Amino acid sequence: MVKAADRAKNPARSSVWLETRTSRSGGGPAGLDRDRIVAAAIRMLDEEGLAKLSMRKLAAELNVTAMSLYWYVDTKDDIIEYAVDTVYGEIDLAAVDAAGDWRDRMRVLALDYRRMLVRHPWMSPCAGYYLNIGPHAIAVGGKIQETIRDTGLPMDRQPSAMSAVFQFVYGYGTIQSQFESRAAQAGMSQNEFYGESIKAFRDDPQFMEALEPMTDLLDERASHGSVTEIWDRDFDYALDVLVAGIEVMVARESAAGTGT
Amino acid sequence: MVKAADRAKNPARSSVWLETRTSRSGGGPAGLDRDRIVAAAIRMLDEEGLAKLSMRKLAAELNVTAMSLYWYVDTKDDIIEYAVDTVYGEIDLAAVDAAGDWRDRMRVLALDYRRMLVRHPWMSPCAGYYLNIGPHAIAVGGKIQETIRDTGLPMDRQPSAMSAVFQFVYGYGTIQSQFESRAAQAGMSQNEFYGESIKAFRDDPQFMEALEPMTDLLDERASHGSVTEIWDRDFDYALDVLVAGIEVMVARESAAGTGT
DNA sequence: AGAGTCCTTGTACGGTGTACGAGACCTAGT
DNA sequence: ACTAGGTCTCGTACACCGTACAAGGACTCT
Repeated sequence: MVKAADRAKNPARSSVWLETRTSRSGGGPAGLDRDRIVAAAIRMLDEEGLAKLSMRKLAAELNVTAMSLYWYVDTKDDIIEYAVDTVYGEIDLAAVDAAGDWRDRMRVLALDYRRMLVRHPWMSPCAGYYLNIGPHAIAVGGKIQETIRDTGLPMDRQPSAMSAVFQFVYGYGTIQSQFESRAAQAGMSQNEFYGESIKAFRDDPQFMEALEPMTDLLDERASHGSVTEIWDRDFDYALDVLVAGIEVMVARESAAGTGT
Repeated sequence: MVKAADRAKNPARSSVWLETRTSRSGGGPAGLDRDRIVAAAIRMLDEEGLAKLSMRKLAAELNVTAMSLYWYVDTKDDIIEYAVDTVYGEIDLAAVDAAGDWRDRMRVLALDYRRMLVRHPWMSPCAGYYLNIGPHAIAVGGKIQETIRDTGLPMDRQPSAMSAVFQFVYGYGTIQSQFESRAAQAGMSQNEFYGESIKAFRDDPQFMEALEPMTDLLDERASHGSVTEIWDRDFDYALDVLVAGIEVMVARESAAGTGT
């Protein structure tokens, strides 16, 4: 029989989800449970960040020794992979179905996806690192696919359009959550942090050279409202661009299909 | 006077680039040098990945003790931040200028950016984690901005369009490099790895349910050519979508500008 | 009472980033 | 020539990390 530890040591093992899963539900004295472990991990990740999470601290949070966790999980990485998938589950897929046409549904999904990434700043690096093939991530993927299908694009173009939209959302969510958590870490409001960054740039001639064409814009933005509003407004407009682009491509494909 | 170590310990310190930099060029017996350290770090990161890089191993590579590195650098994180910026420097900005209109320039830049991310699989998580405000990253940002400016979009819309394009490139590069390095780690070709993943899905009823609408497509793709070609083709088409979207928005904005 | 299964723990190993202080070298000033 | 100070390297040490291993407690079944 292959032991759990051996499986985990296999360098070709790409994901927890590609293993035959054992439930190991917790009838033990500590009332432990993989769900409870993952939930605690998520809480700690949200509060302290990815770098600060350790098995010992996580165990302490659950009033247990570090090694107890290994009964439910093969490695620390597995906990994080479970956490990632659990957080994918926070995206409200029912709300997507409730929305109108594909444009609305895509918007609702994109907004909720981004909100999720920003709410959990550790998610972006993790989601970029692991194969996201847990049940919740797959469900989100399926919903994205469903949404794109209704655009009317030919099937072999749909994955490409999916990428255009949701890789953008991922990238955007990444830098936004990055920015926000840096600001929080520095103990500043987002507006303050933005202002300080601009000021630091302005003092450095090297930056000014490369960014010269941008400075007017940066100033204008700094004085123009809260940073949060700018994030929202830019995101919205980018989605407009994507919707418009898809519409054009649909028209083109159908024109090509009918022989011009 | 503020010592280097104290600066590094400051929790509000957001980036190496926001500090007054001391050059510390290496006239020492070991011929060390910050550039040499960073170059070695990049080589090791490319070969072994982010998780395997340690100060001791990096130092050994340079025939030096771990602590020697700290003369040139405050923390390990700083080395990585320098490495990230150095790799941004690999993007060929001159080639962008040589290309034709904004569509071509945007394409050239996007392709090279993606190539860079795929060539250095550790880049995506790192670029997502650090503020990318080193000189090379800023230069790339400036070039992106220059490119987008020529679309004719009003200035306050340009950052949004920049996001749409280059956050997409970042996201796309992230999953592609992720996929490729997983395949390599598993000792398979990309086609083999793709096939194995599909097979694993097919054996799991839970996956099949969520992905049911996609399976035909996945099969079609698996039989349709090399995975590498698919990556390229999808990326290209997504850029088409983005270009088309920007063109539409330009037309709309100018229509609105002239009062319809 | 004994055996077996499930869960938790203590201990220990080899690794990590890096603080601190002691040197080795070189260069400048007297 | 001799010293002083700056520049660079190293050895040691600390606290912490992920986790292998084996021993134990609790509970169930026979």
